[in-house]
Amino acid sequence: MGRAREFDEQQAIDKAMRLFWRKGYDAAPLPDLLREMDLSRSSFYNAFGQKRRVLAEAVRRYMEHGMDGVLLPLFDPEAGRAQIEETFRRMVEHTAGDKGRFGCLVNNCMTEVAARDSEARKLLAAARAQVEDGFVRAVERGQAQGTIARNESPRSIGRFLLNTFSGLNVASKGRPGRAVLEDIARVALRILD
Amino acid sequence: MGRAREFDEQQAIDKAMRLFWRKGYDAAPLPDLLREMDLSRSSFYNAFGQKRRVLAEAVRRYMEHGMDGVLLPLFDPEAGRAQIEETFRRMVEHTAGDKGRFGCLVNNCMTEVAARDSEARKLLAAARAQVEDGFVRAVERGQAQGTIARNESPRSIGRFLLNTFSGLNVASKGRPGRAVLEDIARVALRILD
DNA sequence: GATATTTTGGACTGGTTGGTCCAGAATGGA
DNA sequence: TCCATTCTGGACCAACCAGTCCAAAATATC
Repeated sequence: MGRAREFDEQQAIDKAMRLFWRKGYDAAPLPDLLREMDLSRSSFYNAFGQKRRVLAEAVRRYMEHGMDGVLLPLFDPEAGRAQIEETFRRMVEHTAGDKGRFGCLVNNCMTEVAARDSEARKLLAAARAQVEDGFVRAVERGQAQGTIARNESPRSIGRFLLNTFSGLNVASKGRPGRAVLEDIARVALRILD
Repeated sequence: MGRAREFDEQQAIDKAMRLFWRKGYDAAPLPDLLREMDLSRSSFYNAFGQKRRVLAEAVRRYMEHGMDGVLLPLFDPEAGRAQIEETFRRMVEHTAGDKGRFGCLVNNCMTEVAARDSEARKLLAAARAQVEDGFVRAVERGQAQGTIARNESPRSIGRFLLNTFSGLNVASKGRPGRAVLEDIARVALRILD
């Protein structure tokens, strides 16, 4: 009943996600967002209601895509030590490349909007928890397989690895060389030995 | 020669620093900034020229104060392993407390403005380098004294510790319990063993 | 006390912000 | 074919943005 939508909602969210990723939330004003999503103001507000909700959808989408593939090894149901290492390798690769200059959408937004928007904070904290839990499960498997040292709990190591991840994201903003990022990841991963 | 200034410039910068720290750069609009600094628009532009320059001055001030005292042990000329540990203890203390909810001004701004403002990026990268160098020197002393393991170069460990620092800053945005932050710091500091 | 110099308050600017509104176009179901 | 329903383009809004400008006030120097 009624006129059919002329755009694909998921596709529009995907484009919004990329813009927020590149520019941040405040630095992506509505006109830019509309141009990027190829939507009229009316269609935008008709479909999403407000800008904040698009960010929420964008974050959801971002996690679905496993942070542009970086986290895919980690979310492998069989993930262990090798997948943790591969995840960090991809993270460094991504961060050192052109797209990586923008860092991680979740960590960026956490810094930018979490302080003033408690709803966004919860959403972003949940996304981070998802990654942390991925690390924890991988550590559990690694410890069971004997490839990861048992002198720290999986949760402690998982927290620590997520923390290293976030740190790398901040570091990437200063445009360090790939060698620097590799060095940080290498030292951090020694916790697994 | 002419009328004397009615405000103290350093004091005004100090107030601006606290506002940027609490709210971020974009989220601290000029009217708020003027109210906080207790300055008229004219006095503000007469003294500083533009908003960006106040951020630069604020960052300088922030580093002078050693990140509200957190970094003071690290910048001790005799700093070694004990001072590194004390710095992290203070960082966790600060982050878990009320003021710490705002995180680190430098890391916050790095995430927010570095991507679009190359001048700010250099300034913030320099501030981070200052902290990294502090860690490096402390590690050098610790290794010389035999209190820090020698299987990694001081630079590698310094980079890693700064990275952990940045990660803790991001983590703090999600309002984790103190125990979580302590756990992350504890695991990270094992690199010194 | 006169004057040159600086600071100050506040009005003003052009541009941008997120969000609303409505008339008209399109389309599904009957 | 008609109508109810939905979507769309674009005008419109008040609020806000960083930054400019100028006349008036204040004060150091002479």
